[in-house]
Amino acid sequence: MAANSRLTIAVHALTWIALAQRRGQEWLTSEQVAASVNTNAVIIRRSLGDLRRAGLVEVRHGAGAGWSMARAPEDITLLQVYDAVEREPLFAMHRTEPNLECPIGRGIRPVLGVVYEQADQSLRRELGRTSIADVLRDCL
Amino acid sequence: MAANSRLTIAVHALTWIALAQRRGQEWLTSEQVAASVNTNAVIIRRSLGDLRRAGLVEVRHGAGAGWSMARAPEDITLLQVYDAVEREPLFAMHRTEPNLECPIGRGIRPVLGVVYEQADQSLRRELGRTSIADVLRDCL
DNA sequence: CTGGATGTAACATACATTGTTACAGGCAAG
DNA sequence: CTTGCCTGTAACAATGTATGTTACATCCAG
Repeated sequence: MAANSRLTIAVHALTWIALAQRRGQEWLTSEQVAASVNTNAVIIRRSLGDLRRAGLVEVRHGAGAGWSMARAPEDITLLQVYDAVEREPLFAMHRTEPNLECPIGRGIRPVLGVVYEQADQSLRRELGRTSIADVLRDCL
Repeated sequence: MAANSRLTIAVHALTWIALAQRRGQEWLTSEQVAASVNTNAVIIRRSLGDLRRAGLVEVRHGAGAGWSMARAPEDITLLQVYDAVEREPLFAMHRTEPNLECPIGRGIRPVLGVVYEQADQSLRRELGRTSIADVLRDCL
């Protein structure tokens, strides 16, 4: 797969906002977050936009604008972040429909669907075990 | 992620070869496999080539050439297939090094590395539970 | 030898990811 | 109610990956 870094970017941004807030800085701009992640501010706005739609962060407009946690870092798991930023499934099926004349071509998609579903759930269970607060603690 | 279908294609090919052998056809050409998967024969040769390097199938050249299982379908798990065909990790780190002046920028990569490793292992455990024989049985 | 099939290079196409610039729109502060 | 800063998003470029396709050298059972 062309592994992407969305989860990494989003978790980094969240953890940095959590640390800043603990230090008394309530609102961070996308520029400030981008400086820590070392990327373009638009990338951060896109990522935090996903997190906002998932209810994990809040945004404030106008002068003194910026981003803030919508929940305590203890109450945000990497699974929630994953769901917020990731669209594609882990494994894709055939791009073209397999040959339905063949028993395997007919049967394989539902069979693999079940296996992929179990694999996905076990991955998600694992991501659900770690919170942003855990990441922040281990970073320091 | 740009989810790819390599695991799907490889499992389909293997399962089809396993069924053909059960029906008495020892060697299958890439054309014959491609006909069931409904793709180009070169795609199949590339996929089966990966499986051959992993010791899961055998190839025969010359006249009457083709592919055959190197082990019983019961002894090939989807995890082995996954390892044979998949190169990229599940989650990528930052493409550019994060800002090391920032505590999060310094600490986040090893922390995420551990989390991603656990997620990967739990995914692999799940894939290890299903064999090609299981897939074949459920296809019929 | 010969014919059929593999192994692989080379190339085309489509699409995802990331980065970049530009700009309309929102809003707190004065 | 204007000003200035920042968000939200479109548009585009650059790069990389996945898949498909053609072509051809190589291999080997018969």
